[in-house]
Amino acid sequence: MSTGRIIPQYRKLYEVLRRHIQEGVYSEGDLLPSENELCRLYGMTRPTVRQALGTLANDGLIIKHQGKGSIVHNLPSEIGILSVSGTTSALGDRNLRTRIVVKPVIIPWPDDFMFVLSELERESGCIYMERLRLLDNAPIFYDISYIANINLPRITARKFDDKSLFGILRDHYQVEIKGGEQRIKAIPASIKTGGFLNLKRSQPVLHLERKMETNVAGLFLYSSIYCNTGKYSIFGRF
Amino acid sequence: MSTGRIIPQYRKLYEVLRRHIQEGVYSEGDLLPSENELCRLYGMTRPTVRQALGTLANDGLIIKHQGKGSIVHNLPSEIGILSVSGTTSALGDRNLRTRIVVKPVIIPWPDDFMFVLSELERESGCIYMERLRLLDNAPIFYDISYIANINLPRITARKFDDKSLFGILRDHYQVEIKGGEQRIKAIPASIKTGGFLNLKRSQPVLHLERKMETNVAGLFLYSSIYCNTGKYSIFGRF
DNA sequence: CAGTTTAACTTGTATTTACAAGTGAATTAT
DNA sequence: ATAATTCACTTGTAAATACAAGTTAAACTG
Repeated sequence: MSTGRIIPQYRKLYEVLRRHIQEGVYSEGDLLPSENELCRLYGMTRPTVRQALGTLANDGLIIKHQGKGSIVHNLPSEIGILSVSGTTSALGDRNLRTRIVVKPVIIPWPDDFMFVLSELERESGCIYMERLRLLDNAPIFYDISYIANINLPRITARKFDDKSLFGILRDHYQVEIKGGEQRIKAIPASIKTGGFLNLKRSQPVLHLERKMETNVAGLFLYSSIYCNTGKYSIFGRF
Repeated sequence: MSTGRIIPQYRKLYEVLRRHIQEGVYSEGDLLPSENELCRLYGMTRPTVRQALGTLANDGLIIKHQGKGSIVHNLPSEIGILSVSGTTSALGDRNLRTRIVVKPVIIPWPDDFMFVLSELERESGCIYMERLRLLDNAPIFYDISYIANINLPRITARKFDDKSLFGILRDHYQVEIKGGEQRIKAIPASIKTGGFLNLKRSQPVLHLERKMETNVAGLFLYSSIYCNTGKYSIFGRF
């Protein structure tokens, strides 16, 4: 009954290269080792290496050029799965903080929930939490998360201090985000959201409603995110 | 010197299936023929078929399930490369109109352009146009486009009435969008944008700055898009 | 020396083969 | 009848191989 997860080779190489890129072993504009070199280095065949590189290219972490090689294209810092692109230059991961506004609690789902829920989800109840993400001590995201309470024992007891929700789900429950969909709107700040984001009433706020798919069938993560985009933009690839 | 484009097999299959899905040959929730069936039908081997299906899955047009098959997942209507998710139900492509505000003209690039330009782009000058997209006669997008004037003869002379810019680029110049990046913000409506979008001054507007990559090396399309998201949301997958 | 050709790289496409692993229905045993 | 098992099907991973096509720099030619 153990999950006994065996991780495919191409996935391992993907993780290694991804870490290398994000930790600066390769930096913006560098050429990655060629596919054949990677084959030798990691003892795989080219199709396997290509699968890893394809995934990286898909993430926008490299750009492949026929006849030339794979060029590293480092993306802006990410918060959760959101990328932020600053008007101010340096945006290391250093001055980034998370404040828990409402600790994880189990509640019934709201009646007018923003997405359609399955029977199983609705029965299972909902893990609810609110967080505030700060960059340079300025509040940027006010994030309300909803997760169906499916096979996540003791999650409400965990410390979320500065660890990301995604990190905990990955490390303790082997849940990984595979993708998702989102709706984006510009709305006026309400008293509540304006308060959290240091915005006057009716100033523009970016509102995201997202549904994230995971490797666990039937398990989705939902968030409603309010962003102060006065100083930073949301950055994305498509 | 002719382009002599030969289209790879996997690409052909991708186009066929994509068209079938979008034209409703397969509809939401249907199972696609299995990989082996597609091999037989189109005379390809499984890796080739898998490459086509992988691309479709990437576009979010199908969802693959190990042991089960590939399930069609039709996406909301698209305007340009933007998807719109309506609060009102039906959002066929019928009540969708484009109004040219400023016909394509060639101008020098703005000094404070939102993206970094290459030498070649800056030398080539810039094809500029402004369009307004209406849904149900309500203005939704106010779209300012910039394209480097590289190998696009006579483009300013073409009629853009209701044909999409992307359609013209594809059909007449073999330019295809491969991907891109964007920055998203919520800003208050200016007098100009508010005027186009039927919004009072300082009401929230969604602002997208996007750079789109094409199959032509060095050719990018840029747009600055202002959206009235009062009634519709921008929809996207990630 | 300038221009061209060649050669040695790179990634792109494609075939063939094999087995692993998830799904669901038919079959079998209880 | 019901539960468990088997089986036929699906997609996932992986290897070995081949040639096409784009890029770059070295070598060659005039």
